[in-house]
Amino acid sequence: MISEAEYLDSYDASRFPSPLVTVDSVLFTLHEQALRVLLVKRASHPQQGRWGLPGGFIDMEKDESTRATALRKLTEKTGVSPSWLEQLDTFSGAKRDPRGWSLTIAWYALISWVACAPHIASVSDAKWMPVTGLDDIDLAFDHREIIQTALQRLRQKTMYSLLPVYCLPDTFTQTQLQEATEIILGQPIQRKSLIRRFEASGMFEETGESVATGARKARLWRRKPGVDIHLFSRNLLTD
Amino acid sequence: MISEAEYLDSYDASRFPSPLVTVDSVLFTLHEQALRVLLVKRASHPQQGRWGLPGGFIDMEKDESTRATALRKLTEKTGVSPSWLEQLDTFSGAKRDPRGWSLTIAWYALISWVACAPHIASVSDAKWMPVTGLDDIDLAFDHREIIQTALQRLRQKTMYSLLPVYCLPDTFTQTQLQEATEIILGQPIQRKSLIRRFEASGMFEETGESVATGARKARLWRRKPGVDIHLFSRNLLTD
DNA sequence: TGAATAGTGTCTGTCAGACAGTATCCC
DNA sequence: GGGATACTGTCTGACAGACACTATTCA
Repeated sequence: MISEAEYLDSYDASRFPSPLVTVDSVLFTLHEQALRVLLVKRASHPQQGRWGLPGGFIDMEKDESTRATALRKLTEKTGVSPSWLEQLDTFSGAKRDPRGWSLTIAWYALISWVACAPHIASVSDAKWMPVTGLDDIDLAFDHREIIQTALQRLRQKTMYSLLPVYCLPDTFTQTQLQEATEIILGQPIQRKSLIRRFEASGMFEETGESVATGARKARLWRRKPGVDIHLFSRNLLTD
Repeated sequence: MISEAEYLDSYDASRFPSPLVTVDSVLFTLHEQALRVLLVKRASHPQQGRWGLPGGFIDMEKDESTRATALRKLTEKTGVSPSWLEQLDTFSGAKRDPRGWSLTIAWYALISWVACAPHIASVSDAKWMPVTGLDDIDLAFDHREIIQTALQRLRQKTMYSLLPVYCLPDTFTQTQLQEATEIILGQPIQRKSLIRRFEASGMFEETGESVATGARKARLWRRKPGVDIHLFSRNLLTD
């Protein structure tokens, strides 16, 4: 019978084989009427040259948790923190990575296009891929499946929350939120239903400003600081 | 410039430090009007002797994925496969395990009490703990937080699905489902609302049998084989 | 027949869908 | 004023909440 202190003294983690652990994120944005995903060209093996999700290994010195890893990798690529970041799922198995049994903690994230467009534009190894064009390109590992899972989650959550605001700039109009929602869901929604939810959510406040996008000026809104996302008890588009 | 084959030939996973990876499950059941969680007495260090969640390391030879790890560990402890098993979240960080930077893939699962009661009763290192009594015991690592997260998820999903059926035996009455739902949610629900959902779900069929539990006999139902869980577009108990 | 449990009928309230209507802006 | 975009009013329908009602079983 040894004590816990003695046990820990003699413990050597490297004695046990462990899976290859990575953290990958599906970062969505909206641009030119399309929902887009950030893809990164893999600089090194394995699958060098293919497009894949931004991500990488945990830095056990720097990262407080895998959320920190996901954030670190995303800010490295985009220059900013995403407005939304939530754990999606993990994907694991012996066959998904040629190096051996592997495990990825997958996250999904949202950011406005304007917030990171300049940074992305300045690098050649990253691009915003419309989700409708994913079938045509060869993605690394099981990243296609991860993106599909993220898409489902994003669409599901859009039906019972106002999640798409996290794809918009800091200030935005109700029409922009409607358009964002419609692009994500892939179909028109009732403006009236959206506005009802917008008001009931208590998430937003007027900036006092308004913008003209052709005809009548539209009021600008922002997310109230410190207010969490509101989840509704009914879904949109239930048929 | 080396080829992918050359790269893989010379790749040695053990060169890189990696976090300690475990898989833990929160297995719920219902017994004696209480929602209970399976706890296991830790046989070895660290935290030897404390109660914790059933789980352990991935067996890279045997386990096809972390789902397989969760299933393997649960069947070792209970003798049966859970009726429901779904990924919950991952928990990670440098401080949650004294051995170093660690990561656990957490799952939550449901099983009927009758299906595994005999097996659990035969071992002394496992017990079904009512979730209301968790405050009084000293749990290993961050397992209390994991259980709380699982509870929230179970309650949330109970509001928009008939998830509690997976806590019932293969055949059950509508009243049993109502009781299960009420215990999980911690408050009474409208029987009529439950029955409406029960019928609309298309998940069940009558066995033709009925049982007497006092007065009028109640019809027995079972889940239709191969039919997936139905998700409703509204929640119960929205106030 | 009465007590207890199983199961149904039906009214109300809430909120999404639908769409017509009004307001504001620029030409 | 007309056309375009922003925003509101209000009816309908689906379904949860509430609860009274009927049905079946046993003592």
